[in-house]
Amino acid sequence: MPAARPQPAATPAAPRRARRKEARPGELIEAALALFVEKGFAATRVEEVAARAGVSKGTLFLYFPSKEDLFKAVVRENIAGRFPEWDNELAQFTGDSLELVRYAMHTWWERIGMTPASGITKLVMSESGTFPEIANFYQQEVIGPGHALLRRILQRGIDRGEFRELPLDYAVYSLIAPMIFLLMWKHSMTPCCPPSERLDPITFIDTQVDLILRGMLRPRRPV
Amino acid sequence: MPAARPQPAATPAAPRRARRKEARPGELIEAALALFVEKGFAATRVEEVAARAGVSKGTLFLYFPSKEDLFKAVVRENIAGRFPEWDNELAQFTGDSLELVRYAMHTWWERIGMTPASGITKLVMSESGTFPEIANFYQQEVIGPGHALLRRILQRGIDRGEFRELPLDYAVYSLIAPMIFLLMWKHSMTPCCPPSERLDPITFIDTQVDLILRGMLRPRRPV
Amino acid sequence: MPAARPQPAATPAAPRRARRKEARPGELIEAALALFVEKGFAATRVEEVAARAGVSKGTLFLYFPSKEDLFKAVVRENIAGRFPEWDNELAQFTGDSLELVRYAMHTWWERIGMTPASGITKLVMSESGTFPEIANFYQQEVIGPGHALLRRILQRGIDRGEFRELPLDYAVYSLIAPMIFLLMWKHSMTPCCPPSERLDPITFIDTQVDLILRGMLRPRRPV
Amino acid sequence: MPAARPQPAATPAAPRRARRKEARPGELIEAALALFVEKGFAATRVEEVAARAGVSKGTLFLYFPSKEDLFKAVVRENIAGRFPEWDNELAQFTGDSLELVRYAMHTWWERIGMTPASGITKLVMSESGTFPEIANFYQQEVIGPGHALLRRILQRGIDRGEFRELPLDYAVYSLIAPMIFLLMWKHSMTPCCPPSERLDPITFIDTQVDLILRGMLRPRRPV
DNA sequence: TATGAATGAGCCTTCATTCAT
DNA sequence: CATGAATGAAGGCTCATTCAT
Repeated sequence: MPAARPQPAATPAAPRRARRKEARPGELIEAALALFVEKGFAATRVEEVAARAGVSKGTLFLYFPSKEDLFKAVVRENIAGRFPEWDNELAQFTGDSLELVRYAMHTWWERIGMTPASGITKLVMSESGTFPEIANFYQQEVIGPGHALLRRILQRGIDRGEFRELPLDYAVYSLIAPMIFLLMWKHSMTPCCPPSERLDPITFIDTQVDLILRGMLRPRRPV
Repeated sequence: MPAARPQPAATPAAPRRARRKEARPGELIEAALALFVEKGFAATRVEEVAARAGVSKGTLFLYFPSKEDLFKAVVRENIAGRFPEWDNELAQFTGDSLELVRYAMHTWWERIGMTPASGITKLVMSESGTFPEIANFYQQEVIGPGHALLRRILQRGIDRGEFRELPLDYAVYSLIAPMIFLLMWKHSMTPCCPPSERLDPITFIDTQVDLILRGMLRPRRPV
Repeated sequence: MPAARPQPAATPAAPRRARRKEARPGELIEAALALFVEKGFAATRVEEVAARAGVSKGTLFLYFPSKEDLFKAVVRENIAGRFPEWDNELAQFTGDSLELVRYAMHTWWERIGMTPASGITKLVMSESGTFPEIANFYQQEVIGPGHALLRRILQRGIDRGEFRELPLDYAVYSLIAPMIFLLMWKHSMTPCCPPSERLDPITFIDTQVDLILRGMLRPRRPV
Repeated sequence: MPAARPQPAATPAAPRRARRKEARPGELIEAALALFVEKGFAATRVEEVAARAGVSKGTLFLYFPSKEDLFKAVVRENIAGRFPEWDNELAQFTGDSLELVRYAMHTWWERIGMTPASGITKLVMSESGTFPEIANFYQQEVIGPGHALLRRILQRGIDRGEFRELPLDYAVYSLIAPMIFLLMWKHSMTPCCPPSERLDPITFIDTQVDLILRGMLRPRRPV
């Protein structure tokens, strides 16, 4: 059987020149995310992105004025505007703060870490030299809000007497560091690791959180 | 990897002019490392590398058949295993294992983290998509031995009753993660961070090690 | 050339909406003339023309099969011979031939030179390399009749003993040259001239005509 | 006989990759002048220019950072720096001012008007809309000095009592206008004129100069 | 008829690589 | 060995033109 070729007239949809103004940007961003993450920004050709989104090169430029703007849109689309949702969710959490931290980390993994969106962070860090502007943007749109969110969680634990007094800034980095590491590791080293030695994300997160929480807990005084 | 490396101290420093030819590849690699780290592989022009090394574009190609080969040489040259030296050093350590861990982390920072050598890690992770074989190589030459070294340290702590029983693999990642994070952060986000908000490496390492150690300690039983 | 031109004044101005369809080509040509003159043929985008005419890009192609055809229509439409009218007007002139020449030049300025119609001459000359057939067309439709008209004026002066015997062909060019120069100057150099140094068209024409007439006059013999 | 093909090894010179750094810019400018004049700026491809100069596309960009800069260089090279020579030449003229004017105009024709350099003026005027910057440059580098030069000639004639008192600015335009006209005419209309009707430049210049001079002469008072 | 989303050929420009000197 | 002028393949982007709605 020869390689798959576009069927003559089987499938009902997919006309050549469909007019789908609403759907295009999202499809292009999705395609760009995948390719940027896979090959890096510079090594990805806009024509590839367009092809993957099922449109022509020209169409891409109908929606994004330049390759760099496409990149920015990818970052924006996949991160911005999700913090309000998360802030809200965490504000309503009623359990103890240890549970809250665990919940936050697992949630992050499910919604970002294990999705293609996780590639963005790798992308931004990898290309930060070439696009300082984007690193800057990321800093403000993602790092800042993320930091604030985690800080609020930790403060809650301190206020409720669950955590000891912590130097907040660095405690926040304690939570961020393993997640960033996990991302970088997953996108960089995992593909060339023998499967047996691969880092299991869930286990890693559990281990990290346990370790960190253990270190943050208010010491029980002996009777 | 036989590429020239700064000789120990044998010949009494030949006159600059004469030494030149010998030193060329090293100078090119050094220049390339700096630029690749700063701007990424694709965004660095070979001409820049040559200029920074004080030679012409043509000369670069006299020593490295292609830009890719230059890249590989950069990684190979800078990864050169210093593990035997470290293994030895740590084997002779006589203090308690908490001190040993602290010592190891600070030493790593002084000898790798804060030097330009830290750039190759960033480089390898950033370009792993484009150069899978390099990531593979790095995995075997650096990750593996590093892992083993840390594992030995932790085992020592357990054996001496200083640490509780730990899932070694993941405990090792607990130590690696913040260091990798620190590297990436330093090379990617720091330049576009307002100085006031910058992560201080020493403080970060101290905080992390404290946290981790606290979590790894064998629980003191109350009297 | 049957393309729509502003009708004399027959129908009592149909409502704007209804008139639209009829008027489209004319509006497009008008917009194109302005833009072609201002920016040149190649640098003008059809979308700009359409926008200026208040229609969409697609509509333009409904009336003109290509950008080149639009260009040709612009020239054809604006060249529309008004020579019969002028021939007639000048034939009825009763004053002396000096006055006639002055009158002709000023009239030309008022009806062509200072109006947007002056742009086509610039256009034709500028784009003659790209559109030789247009230059040819212009030659026959405008240059020829214009030449003939001026020649008749000069001949009248000679016949009436007002002008000396002149090499007619070149005397005609003497009258054409400053007008063409004025056009090109106005459209090309004026925008980037400090206002204080700008050529005043009326003064220029007066000066030129005086000079030329002075040179063409039959020398008065001293008493 | 098939179309000419590069001979195997006949002619002695013309190696494939000749290194002729000194000669390149001039050759490229010459090629560009010819093509820009022939086809206009936009319609000329840099690759054509390079090919005509006998080099590859890349080489062109070795000497000129962009197509526009090449254009500027063409203008600069063909006009700038020739005024001092002319100024000097005219300052040493000893004949009467009528002769001087005639001499100036014929000289201009021989050194500019009939050479490819004459195309530049057409080019600048045609593309002034697209490159206001160049029109501006031309205004300052060419129009200004040219104006001053002609003004000096006329002033000389007035000072020596050969010309009557003239409004200098407009008298200068009287001399410029026919030359500019001649240029535009030659480059735009001549190619599509039947040879029999073509304007002969020398005759035209003579006629014009005669006419103008006649108009500028101090009137002889009858005895 | 009118619209404007979609197309894709074409062009400027970059830069790794080659090679005559 | 070293140089740097020359090369040419590759890619971002534009815009005249098409066509589904």
